[in-house]
Amino acid sequence: MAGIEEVAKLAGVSTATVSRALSGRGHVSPASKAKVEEAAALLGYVVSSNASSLASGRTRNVGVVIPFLNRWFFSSVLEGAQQALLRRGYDLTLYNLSGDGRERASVFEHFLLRQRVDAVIAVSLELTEHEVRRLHDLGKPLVGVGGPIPGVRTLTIDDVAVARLATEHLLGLGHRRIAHIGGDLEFDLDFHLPTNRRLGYEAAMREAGVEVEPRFFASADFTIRGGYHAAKQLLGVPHARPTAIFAASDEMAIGTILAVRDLGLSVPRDVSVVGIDDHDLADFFGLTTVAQFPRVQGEQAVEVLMDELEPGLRPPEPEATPLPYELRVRSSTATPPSE
Amino acid sequence: MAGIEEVAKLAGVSTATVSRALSGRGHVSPASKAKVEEAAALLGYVVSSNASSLASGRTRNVGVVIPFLNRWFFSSVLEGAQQALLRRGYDLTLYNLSGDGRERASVFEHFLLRQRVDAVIAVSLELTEHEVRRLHDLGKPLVGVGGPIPGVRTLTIDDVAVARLATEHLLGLGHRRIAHIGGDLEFDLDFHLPTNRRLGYEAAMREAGVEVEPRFFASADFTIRGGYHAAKQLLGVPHARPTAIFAASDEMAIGTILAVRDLGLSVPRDVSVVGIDDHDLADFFGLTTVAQFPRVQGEQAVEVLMDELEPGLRPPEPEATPLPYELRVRSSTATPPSE
DNA sequence: CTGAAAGCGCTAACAC
DNA sequence: GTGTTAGCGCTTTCAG
Repeated sequence: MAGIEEVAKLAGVSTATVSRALSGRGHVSPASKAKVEEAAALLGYVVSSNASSLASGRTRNVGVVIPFLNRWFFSSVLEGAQQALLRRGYDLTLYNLSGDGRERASVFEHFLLRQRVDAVIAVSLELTEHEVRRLHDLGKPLVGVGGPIPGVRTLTIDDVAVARLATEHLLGLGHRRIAHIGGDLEFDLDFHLPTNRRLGYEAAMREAGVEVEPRFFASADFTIRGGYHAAKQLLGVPHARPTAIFAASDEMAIGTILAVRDLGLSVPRDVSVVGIDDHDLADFFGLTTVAQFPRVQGEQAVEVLMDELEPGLRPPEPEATPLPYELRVRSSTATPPSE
Repeated sequence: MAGIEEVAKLAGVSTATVSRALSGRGHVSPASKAKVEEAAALLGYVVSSNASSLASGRTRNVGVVIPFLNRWFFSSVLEGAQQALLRRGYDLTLYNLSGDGRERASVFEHFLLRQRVDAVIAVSLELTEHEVRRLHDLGKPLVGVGGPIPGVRTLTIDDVAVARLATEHLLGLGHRRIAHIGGDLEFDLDFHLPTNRRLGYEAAMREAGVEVEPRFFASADFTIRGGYHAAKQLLGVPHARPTAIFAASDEMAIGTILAVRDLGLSVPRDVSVVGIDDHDLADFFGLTTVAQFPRVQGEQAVEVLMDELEPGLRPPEPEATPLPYELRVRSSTATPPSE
């Protein structure tokens, strides 16, 4: 393993110049820079990140803490973050907090304390005040994605507004008996998305002067299967069944579509269905949905961190940046049946 | 940030003893050990991984290189690896090679060369001989999951045998017109799974004395949508349409089920469908499939690495360890229609 | 079983 | 613009 000294010798300069030339910090004459780069390439030299980190205090590594890997939203955020980091020469250390809660403490032991990372991205995870403070004391920037963390810069869509938009779309089509499939309460612990989406739904209903009926609400676990069963429940009533269902996620909406079919009904003739996400499968199922852009959220989280890590000129943005979303009308929604 | 020195002072021992007590390397009297641990806890001390790595040459970090994050197989492997590593106090640095191939070179620059990791897990990625050698020269253990890498310990199911099993299941039910949805050729570049599964299918057919008809083959991209379109193609012929379809993945099999329904046919009455994976959704769709266990594959990959990283007593296993798989019969397969 | 001390390979003042 | 040099915080011989 060639070291910096050998490169310096070969290039005919000092190790300090090599370091400067290769890291871009401080000024180096173009001539020296060229020599250094040539020498480094020749020897296949690359800095030892450990030595560099130890000496500089920077690791060029950010930690991503995330509760699921196998769900569309989460893997998309992760993908976006990974790519943005890679582009900037940063590594991504992954902490998947699925499984028991014991892991969580362990993770904080691990990497907060081992100083492996320069910054942390917390996805849909509500950190305790203690955890936040601990990071803060260490001077590690922290940014949240998808779940508001008190006192922390967070990227998240406005769940209330998104749900309202979806509901208003159905109301606009003339629907009045609109049911909602929300998230199980357990999903509300760490990120209040289920509650917020339900609030948006109820607000839109009330504003339109439509009563919110408890029998038009069901909860599920954000999966296709969960949505399927919830929808069957909602549609099972013989009379005055809902003419539309707004599901809090596309996967549940897809489950709903499958349930409608299995009930011998047709989407959108008998029942309109709308979701949230614009999941990979939404287009395939012709699902009308409110799109959000998790990849972009991951990328943007990285950008925010970079502003703090490598201070540029951009003005710091407000604490909770609202993210874009967009209604995508496909073939799962239509005017209600005329009865 | 408390350092090792402060801990040593508080515990009344030398830094060397603190190091030994906390790392478990070398012998320390129980008494000292207790004192050190108490002092460390009191000060909230945790070793700096950089300093430790620099001095010891070990990073307690492994790199995982993986082409997709948003596919069931891959996120499951990742999850398994992550958990197994966490348990052992290792970090996982993620390198997602989706996107352009440029990234790939960059990744090798990054972490091979920055010596960030002690070992590498390559998931469904065929490394070049050069890449393998480079890692080897650096003394970094490398283990593959899901795609055979020449000269490298690899965990993978026997794709030929798995496909044969799925096909034999259909043959055993009396099917003769069995179509196969395989992977696009582009997927074959990095891991030969599509080809191998097709070979297994053909072998089973021939052994049963059934001719393999080209019109009974279609390829897709391993997605539900891809499977759907491929299945429509296969089932579109007016006469002598296949009575069974074996898809090379569950997602394609699910697409097939949806296509069958849309064609006004019924699974399994008109068409039997079998897949490979035992995807989360397989049970929901009543899909008969050959289950594989990607989480376990991820965990096992870690185990293999640990044997090399922290040599224990276990005998090294053969280069290509066959992994378990298992036919799970559900409601998507039945005897063929009697015509 | 424990301590002293020499680095691990780089970066960042500081001088020039 | 470039060289000199003192660490970064730990691990690990080597003595004892």
